[in-house]
Amino acid sequence: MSIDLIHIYELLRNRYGDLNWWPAKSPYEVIVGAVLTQNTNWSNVEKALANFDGDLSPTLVENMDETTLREKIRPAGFFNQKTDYLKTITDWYKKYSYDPETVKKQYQTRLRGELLSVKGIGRETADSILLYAFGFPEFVVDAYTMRLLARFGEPERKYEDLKAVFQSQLPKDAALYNNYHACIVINGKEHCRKKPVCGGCPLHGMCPYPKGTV
DNA sequence: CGCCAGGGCCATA
DNA sequence: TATGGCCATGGC
Repeated sequence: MSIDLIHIYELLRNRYGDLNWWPAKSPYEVIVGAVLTQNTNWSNVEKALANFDGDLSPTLVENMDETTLREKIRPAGFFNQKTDYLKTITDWYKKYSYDPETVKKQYQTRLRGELLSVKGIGRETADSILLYAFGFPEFVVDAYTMRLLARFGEPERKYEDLKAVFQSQLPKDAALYNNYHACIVINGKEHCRKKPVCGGCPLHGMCPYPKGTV
């Protein structure tokens, strides 16, 4: 890895500041959002979340029949699988009495293994939950992260390898991981394929593809 | 109309 | 290990 990830973060933070992610009002809403946003535009997730009328709790989902749940999350797409996923991840959370403080007392490596064994929870979703719902220092890698490094000519890497690169260059700090990933996503939305010109992208001058071809 | 979005599962080789 | 098909809505 030839590029300086700390420098990249300084550029991003200088422009976007502290974004206070994840946009949710409880750890459980982070969990639900993390599942619903799998390969899905966040605006569609918002439509699904709005169908809960501000009352999205684990006990609600636990007791809701699958047909009702499916109709509520329909706008987020893939609603058949995601209904199943929400049921299984909620069942996982129940082992900790739906209590974030109880989860936070566990070992993060064991929690990560548990989450990855839950159907529907892959690496990115697991790390999103660990970092954004519970504050564990797990760097989240996603499609925007891959594209960002591709812009700098970095070779493609597998999820765990790329995550290890970030965590080896950065101090082990959940607040830092939190805002770094948030900045990558916001920057990616400004800079993505639909907006071929970088605009105010802070990385513009360093980008090897300034016309936004990535 | 076609492409894409803050993935993950599963079958196959 | 590593591809490829599949899942589904809504914005553009």
